[in-house]
Amino acid sequence: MARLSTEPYKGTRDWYPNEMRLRSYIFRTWRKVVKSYGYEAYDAPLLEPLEVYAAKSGQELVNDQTYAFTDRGDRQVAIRPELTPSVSRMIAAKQQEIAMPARWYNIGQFMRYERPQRGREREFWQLNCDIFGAEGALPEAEIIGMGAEILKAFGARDEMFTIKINNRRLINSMMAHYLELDGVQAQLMIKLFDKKNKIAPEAFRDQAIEIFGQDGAAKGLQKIAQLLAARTMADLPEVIRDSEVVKEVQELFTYLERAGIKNAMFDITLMRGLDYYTGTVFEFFDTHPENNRSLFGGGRYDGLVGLFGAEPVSAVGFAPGLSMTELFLQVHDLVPKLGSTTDIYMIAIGDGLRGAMKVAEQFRAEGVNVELDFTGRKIDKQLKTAIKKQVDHVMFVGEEELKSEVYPLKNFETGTEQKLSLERIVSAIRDHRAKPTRDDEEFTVDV
RNA sequence: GCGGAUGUAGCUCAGUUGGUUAGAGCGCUGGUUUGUGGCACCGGAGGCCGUGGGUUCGAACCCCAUCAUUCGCCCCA
Repeated sequence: MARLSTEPYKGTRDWYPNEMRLRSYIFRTWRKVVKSYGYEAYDAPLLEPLEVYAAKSGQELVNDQTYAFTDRGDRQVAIRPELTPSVSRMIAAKQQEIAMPARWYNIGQFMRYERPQRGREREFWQLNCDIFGAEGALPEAEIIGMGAEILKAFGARDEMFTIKINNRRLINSMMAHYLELDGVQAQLMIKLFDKKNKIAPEAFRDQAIEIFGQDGAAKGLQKIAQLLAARTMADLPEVIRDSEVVKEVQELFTYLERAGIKNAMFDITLMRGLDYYTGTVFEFFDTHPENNRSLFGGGRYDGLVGLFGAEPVSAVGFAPGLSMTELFLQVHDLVPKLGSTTDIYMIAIGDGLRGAMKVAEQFRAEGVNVELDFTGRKIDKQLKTAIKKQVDHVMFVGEEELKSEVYPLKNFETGTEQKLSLERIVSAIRDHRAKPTRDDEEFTVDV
């Protein structure tokens, strides 16, 4: 029989304890920030009826990029490729009894059948954070502000990222009234704007001409040039500037300024491909030259909850991903040293094993995590094991210690060793734990 | 779905006018007289060179196919 491969399934990763430490650190940092704004955890099923996604995202996307199958009851289901439809369904189902505005978050796992590449995998994790039932620019400012707070909680500084902001209604108005495009042309132009930074200026111009058609091309290009030159709202052509939407955008920027956010800018070319956005759209970009890409984005989507036959409920949300966050932390050198969840690696010496087991129990009763090495190997081997596991403290228990009830506690970080009583060791461990780099949360369990 | 790059030890890689038992560093493991790691020294294990064909007296090396990884395009909920 052929040997089985040890490689994980395409587009997925194995999470060894070492990798889990970084993931846990990212999750708990997300959690800490959103909880501080009053967001509460929720969760949804891993599987949804396929049509939930089809209704929202279009048939092609669903066919090509979901893990879909027919269950034994002949139902078409899909592994969730995103959470927005699920949470919209949940809100719609109980909208009468949910306290609005509802601030909800989830950290979850998703799958999309895609070609893996840098920062994109088939199996991925992301934070979903939404506020339902709140109109106007305040919830938008809150969500964008939280995005910035999250990056700062990882140690990012303002110059490491920028926030681009645009508004869907402004885009529509621009396409229809300023550029004077019909529906089909507008769709094409939105796509073109969306990839403007990815293609050569000549290619952009040629494709724009194609959309305008021969007659309107010259005038159209001139108008686009004027749009692209706009750095603030004031630079926009009058037709657009006078619209009601502009006031909303300006209001949002005012709130952001008050919140101390300095790196937000208006960008008329920011599109966010999705159809369901109805107002503000935004996207966070990494400024690092080696990772010059979108980190995450979001916006207002007021129509989705209404798809489930309920009254429309306004919604603003965003979704940072794990992989992108990892890349961001790596290129900016923001990954902290992360140790084990184990507090003490206990080494039994001589005939001390039986006693060590008892002592370990005493520590555990105090909430200290103790791993007992019962192998009876030489001391240096046991020490090496402790180091390899990245446990910060090692403790020796032999007959002498059991008699005196004073144990040598070695701290690998400082290289020091002290003889301490059980109580003193417990308090030393508690002090040590207060450090933020310690991995103290497991997996995705959300409490 | 399309294009480029790369597959040699656990990891990072060396290894050409195709020639006998395939190498290094790190890691792993045993020891330097068993109550203290990181250093040093001495030993050891571990590879049918991604896989399958072909060319050749002879292939890690050349050719074809295939799979995988990776970067990009499309797409990105």
